[in-house]
Amino acid sequence: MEISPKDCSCSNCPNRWSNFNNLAPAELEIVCQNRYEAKYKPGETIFKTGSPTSSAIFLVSGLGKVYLEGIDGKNLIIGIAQPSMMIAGPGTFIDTRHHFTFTALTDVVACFIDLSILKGFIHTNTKFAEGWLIDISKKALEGHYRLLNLTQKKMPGRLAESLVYFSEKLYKNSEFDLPLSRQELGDFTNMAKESVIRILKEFEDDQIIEMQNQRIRIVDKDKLKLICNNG
Amino acid sequence: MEISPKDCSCSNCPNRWSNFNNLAPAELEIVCQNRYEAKYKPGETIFKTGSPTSSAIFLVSGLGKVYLEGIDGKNLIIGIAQPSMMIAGPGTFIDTRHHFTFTALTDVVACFIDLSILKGFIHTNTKFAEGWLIDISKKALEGHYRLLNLTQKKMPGRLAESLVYFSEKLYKNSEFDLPLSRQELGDFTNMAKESVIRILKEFEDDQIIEMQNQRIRIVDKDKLKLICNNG
DNA sequence: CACAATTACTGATATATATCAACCAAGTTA
DNA sequence: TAACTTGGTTGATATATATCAGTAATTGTG
Repeated sequence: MEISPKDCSCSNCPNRWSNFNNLAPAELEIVCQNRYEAKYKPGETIFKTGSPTSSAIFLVSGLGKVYLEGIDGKNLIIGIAQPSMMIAGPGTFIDTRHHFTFTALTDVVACFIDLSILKGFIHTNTKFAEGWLIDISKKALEGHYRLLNLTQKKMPGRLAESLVYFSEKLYKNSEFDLPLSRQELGDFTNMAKESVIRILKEFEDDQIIEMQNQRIRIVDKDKLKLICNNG
Repeated sequence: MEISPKDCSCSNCPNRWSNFNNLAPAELEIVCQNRYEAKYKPGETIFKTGSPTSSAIFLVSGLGKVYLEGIDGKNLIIGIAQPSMMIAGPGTFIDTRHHFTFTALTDVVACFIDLSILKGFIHTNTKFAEGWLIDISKKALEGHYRLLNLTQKKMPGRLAESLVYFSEKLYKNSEFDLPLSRQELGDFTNMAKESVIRILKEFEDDQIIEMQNQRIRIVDKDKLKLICNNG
């Protein structure tokens, strides 16, 4: 978990946070000069619930999982982190503590940027402040949608939603390797791992997906979306 | 639902949004001059999901419910609105559409303030912008807690949580009138109204609460909190 | 006040889903 | 290579919870 400065530039970064477009070149330069990279292997923790929020984190490459540590060690995955997202929880503006845990799902290169610098821009660049409000608002909106999914849909619907999410949002491909284990897929859809396995098998039997270990191919997207809706 | 200007002042309003403390007197005066009041009776809709967000809403008196309209007409109440809160959803910064429905639970006097004015202050008063970020962040944090509650606790735990919420947060009293019907209590805790009734009765039988229609008295708060934790 | 319309309540039943206890396959370590 | 671990899988069973079909109690209204 070595943290070391690196001299590539934020100004030509293809994965930079969209809100950085609101910064002036000089401001972006400040960000770039206060930037640190760290590498993680699958499963490694990037930060834990309760720890202090000193930096915002941006993935340069790889995927991470963001989850709440719940009751009796049962986790609830609230999101999959990918490059171009900012990972900094609500604690940033409240108690400077993390309110979720963030771990690597794949090999990850993460970029750390000091939060005091980013928070400082709120007072000097109002477009940036508004961009941050937009960013948080989008996450809140996704949260609403997710809350409805988890509380009002039955298991097949929740699982189908997550497959559609992986296919359309994360990989933009009808074929992909699941980034989550069966247990984690359960943590994501709020179901037991045994139920995940059984319902994935049902999808396979009904020729909605093909599956080989972590490899998934969505064969009948229409049927899958139908299950999303009434499930 | 008459909307009419009124000449009481925001500067001495006991229920004003805490973020208005960050405004200069002249700015607060602008707010005050662009303020409209409306009265609602219990059950009346203040705004609907999908409608345009033209104003932020602040309750002067009364209580409201904020809810998502879910599948098959099943609602999910995501919060109870009370004076001093700002009610303006994530749509404010995204698509200028409401993403939840807001209705009156009691007689309500609501204050409407034009969102373009409030959003304008983000660019002229950075403390105000930061205050808004803090406000949204607090709501996001509550959302996390709520998500865990709804997904990981069993019915008695969820119902106990809501009773503790009413007692400690909303009324600050061990005795109170439920602001929600049994059906709405179900919408709040994600359970069927019949289950709400049964479990309330269990609490009564176990002498944890006393109950007469909407009147609730919490007799054994320790036991109730115990149920919150392991339920 | 009487009537209608909600809302609250009750018991029987159905169902979704978790839990438990195995077993298997593949990779890892001794 | 054998023992171990880890994640995946399966079937049997338990349980939480919803649904349905009524009845009773409140509340609103002409």
